[in-house]
Amino acid sequence: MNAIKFDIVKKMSDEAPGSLGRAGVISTAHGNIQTPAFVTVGTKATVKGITPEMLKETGAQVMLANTYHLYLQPGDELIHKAGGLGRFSGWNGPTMTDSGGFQAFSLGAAFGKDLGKLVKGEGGKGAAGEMPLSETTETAKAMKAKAGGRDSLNAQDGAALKPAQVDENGVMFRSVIDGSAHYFSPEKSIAIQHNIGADMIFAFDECTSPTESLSYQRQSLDRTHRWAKQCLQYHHSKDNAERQALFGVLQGGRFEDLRKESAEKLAAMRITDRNGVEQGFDGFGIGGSFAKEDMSSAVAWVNSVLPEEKPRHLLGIGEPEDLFMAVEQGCDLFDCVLPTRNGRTGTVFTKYGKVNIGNTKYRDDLGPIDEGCECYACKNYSRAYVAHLFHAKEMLAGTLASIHNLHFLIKLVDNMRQAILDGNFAEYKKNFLGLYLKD
RNA sequence: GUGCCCAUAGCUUAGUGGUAAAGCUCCAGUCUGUGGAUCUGGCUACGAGAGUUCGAUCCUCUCUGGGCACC
Repeated sequence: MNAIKFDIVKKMSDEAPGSLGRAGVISTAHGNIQTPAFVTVGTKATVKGITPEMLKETGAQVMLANTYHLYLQPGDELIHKAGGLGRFSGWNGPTMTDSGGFQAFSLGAAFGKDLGKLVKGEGGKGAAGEMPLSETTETAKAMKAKAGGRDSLNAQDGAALKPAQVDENGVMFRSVIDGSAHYFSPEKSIAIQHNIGADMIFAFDECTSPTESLSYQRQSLDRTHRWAKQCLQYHHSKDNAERQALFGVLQGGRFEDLRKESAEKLAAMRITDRNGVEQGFDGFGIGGSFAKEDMSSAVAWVNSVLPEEKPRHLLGIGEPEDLFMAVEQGCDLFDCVLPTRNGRTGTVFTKYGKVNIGNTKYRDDLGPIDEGCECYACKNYSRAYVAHLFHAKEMLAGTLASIHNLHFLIKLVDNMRQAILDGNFAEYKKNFLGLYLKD
């Protein structure tokens, strides 16, 4: 008995031979998810600035929370006692948790550097060989700032101050809240995710930077695969496996052979559970930090290898052009902080591209944020009002912009699904991006 | 009324006989498994007039405005 069920209802290959895109339905104990679907991010068991009722109204189907953040605050035991993530947060639809693996990256290798989910500019170009992530004075400066302004920092003791350090058995995290040290092994991450109790959870992985050398990617990938098996084993040693689905997370950087190997190994990975039954992953997450131009090929490589009948989640991706690419390549789920992060800082999505709603030119614009949008914010408020809220630093500013952005991206992916069902995905993509990307 | 002090960007302040710097604000950009953060650019100023000087935001005088003290 599986924790979730995935049914494909239509494949793009019916119209476009060779295409990997598909529309489907994931069934969970807390409801169905029509895929492809945009998963909303509620890192600390809340989509920032949004109540569950508002979230529902944006069209959201799923909320994804974060293991590392909830473990630190308020603690997974409390969430377990409260009845799990859904009960605790008031979101009664399907839920997911990220494993904390990404924090090993963002608080570790990427900490204090200009590195994130995406690498800017040329990114990994020319990095296939060597592009050592040296400790620069800039790094030391950033760490000094985050470490509370200590003076006697140099490049050497900088490494020790990073809030996350990876070793063979797991990751040592330093709390971003009080600096205390915590160790996550794969089993620990799963145990915490069991307490949090989301419908779908992720294996503990190491997200690597595309600037890492081949030798490091090789070493890291082997480790991520080893951890994946430990996660699978531990997951199925508990009866949580009956109600929580476990997704394996692929890595491999920008190397085709590593990416494909990751897909093959995780797809084939099996353990024997307490009842002597063979068990594998219920779905797959595609992880990594990308140079923008590498993302598409990485997704194509792995989706041509992954089993068709399991859902695929492209972790952390959310720009419209990236969503089109990924849906077309057969991804079913996405999560991204973009709608709420941008929303909080005043950037809103429109059919003509992103705009900063606080800009002077919108101060007396009494039209909606995005003409024709059916979200709560657009139906009830003007650009001028939202711009005013941002200038006045009112809390409602971020809330309204977040509601709009969430609805925009959720609706966009919903429309992609409908286009797949209608057999006109290519046309929809062309029409949308024609407006959205034009300058 | 008399004496003293002060006047530099929207605000608070640096500074110099060779036309000016910073913080905040403002304007704009950035944001992809969270970061209400950060970072990157940009606009804007020597109160007015006269004098000394090759040259004055700086020195002198007058005026205007503000502050303090005394009567």
